[in-house]
Amino acid sequence: MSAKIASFIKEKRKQLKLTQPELAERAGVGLRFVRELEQGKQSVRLDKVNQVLALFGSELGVIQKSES
Amino acid sequence: MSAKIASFIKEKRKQLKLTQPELAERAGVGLRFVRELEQGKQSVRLDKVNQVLALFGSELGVIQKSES
DNA sequence: TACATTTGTACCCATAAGGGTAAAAATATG
DNA sequence: CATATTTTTACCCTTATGGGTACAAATGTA
Repeated sequence: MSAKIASFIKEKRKQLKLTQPELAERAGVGLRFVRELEQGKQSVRLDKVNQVLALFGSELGVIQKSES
Repeated sequence: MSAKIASFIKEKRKQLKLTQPELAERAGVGLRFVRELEQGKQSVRLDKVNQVLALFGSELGVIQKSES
């Protein structure tokens, strides 16, 4: 599950010593979005997630579970 | 950019010899969603993307660009 | 303990995502 | 070539994302 994205973002944000409002501003997204994202809301928009991840030099990609 | 997700899905779908309507039905999403997804629309919902990827035994995850 | 800071929840509202469907365009097949 | 199949585009509509904001809850610190 991509709920991992939530914790990843929260962790990265704290690594950079940013508050949610600061992250929201820098990423160019709303504060509410950041909060919902870190709380694991699944029905968020892909582009917004990428906007936030871009701040960390990361991006969203497809991960294989087992299938070859 | 996660535009790669688009081509990934299209490729995987063809590997399984599925049409877009078939994929949509199996994934439990709308046909239009599948189409927009394969066309690289960025503002799609994360949960829907995962619904489709689940069919391939895949999931969305965070990819590191360079940052360690 | 009291206080400050950060995070979570709840509200209104505009915009658009996504479902359905139908028709046009593109692609595959004989 | 003609024909069948698949994909794309465009229209309707309902729902809810995401922005702003304010307040409550949680967390950290002295």
